[in-house]
Amino acid sequence: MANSSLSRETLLPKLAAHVLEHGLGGASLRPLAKAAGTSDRMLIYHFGNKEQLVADLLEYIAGVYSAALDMAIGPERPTSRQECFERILEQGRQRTMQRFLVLWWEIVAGSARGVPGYKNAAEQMMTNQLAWLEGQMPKDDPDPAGGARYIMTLLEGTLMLDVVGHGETARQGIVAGQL
Amino acid sequence: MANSSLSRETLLPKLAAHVLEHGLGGASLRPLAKAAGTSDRMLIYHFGNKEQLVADLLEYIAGVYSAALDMAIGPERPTSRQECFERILEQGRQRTMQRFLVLWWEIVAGSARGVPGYKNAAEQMMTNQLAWLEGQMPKDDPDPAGGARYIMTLLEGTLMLDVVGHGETARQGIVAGQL
DNA sequence: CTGTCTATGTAGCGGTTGCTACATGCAGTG
DNA sequence: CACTGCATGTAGCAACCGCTACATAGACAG
Repeated sequence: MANSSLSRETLLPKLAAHVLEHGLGGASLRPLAKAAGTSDRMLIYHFGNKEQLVADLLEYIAGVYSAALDMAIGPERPTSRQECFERILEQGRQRTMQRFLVLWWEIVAGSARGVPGYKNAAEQMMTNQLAWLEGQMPKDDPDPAGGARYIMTLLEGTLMLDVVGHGETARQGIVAGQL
Repeated sequence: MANSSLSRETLLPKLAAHVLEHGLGGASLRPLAKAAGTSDRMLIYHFGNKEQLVADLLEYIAGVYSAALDMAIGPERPTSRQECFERILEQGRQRTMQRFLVLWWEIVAGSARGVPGYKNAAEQMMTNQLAWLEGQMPKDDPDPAGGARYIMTLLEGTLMLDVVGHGETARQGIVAGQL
């Protein structure tokens, strides 16, 4: 079991970094391999084929995303749903999260199109985010589970509108809906 | 100006049909041309290059989408925001709209990634949808503009969660948020 | 030492990509 | 008729795609 210096496990972080930078769908073996310091020949050797590589990569990225969320838990909890919503939204605008978001929309698109592996990864990431969000809800919230789901729905809608240049539309909507 | 049988205008509907079926990013000239009854040679001839073809296609599809929305205006207006939301959501689950939705997520992803032309098309489609939605608001709504934006944010969040297998999450969120 | 297995490099295959060079027919114009 | 310009077919190019065949070097077992 003592693997050499280049195994699936040592390859995945570098592959993930490349994919976060350049996208998942357009990634082809040769650039991917170059980014990981190996050859396309070895990627196929380690992962079997490209589809399996993408599946493993998605699973790995989902794990990284969860870990990032875990680390993002601040000590103080928000005191209202409104504050909770805004705090998370602001966090999503940070540069490190932006790269995740760009990839996220690609995963959503693949999920909708039925590309193998995408929907599972998306669902897992969403489930983790939901659990994390529940832990972020105000302590005195009467219905943390429902509130988290409500905030998540608004949050994802806002992020999507943001991407297509309608961030202001979402902001006005949140005001009108009084969260 | 009397064009022959195959011009940009006559080509675009067939190209759009193919793209709605098979996706936009993965579409390459030869299958596209075959679907439109011509050759890759002629697609380049008419559109200049592929990037321009995609841009024109996106613009055309945005127009078709708007027209579809216009036709979807029923005679009766909903009597509450809740009913408005649910009626539109139900409409989005119809088969014809599903193909639009799959393409929509691809456009959102391209928009996030910065692919040329995608963001403009997405913004235009969203603007049209917003205007349409305002016209769908209950007559006695105290703030139709704000309400439409609120519903749209919830709607897009719900559609996204739907795609990644978390439709139930959104549904529970809407209940908890009391719309 | 000899065989076996794993990891890796080199080279290339058949296919697809966007795009182009070239020839040609056909419509209109003088 | 000759000329011009648009529309189109045929053929192909260089680059890239995922993937594979083959050789080989090293580690380890007997």
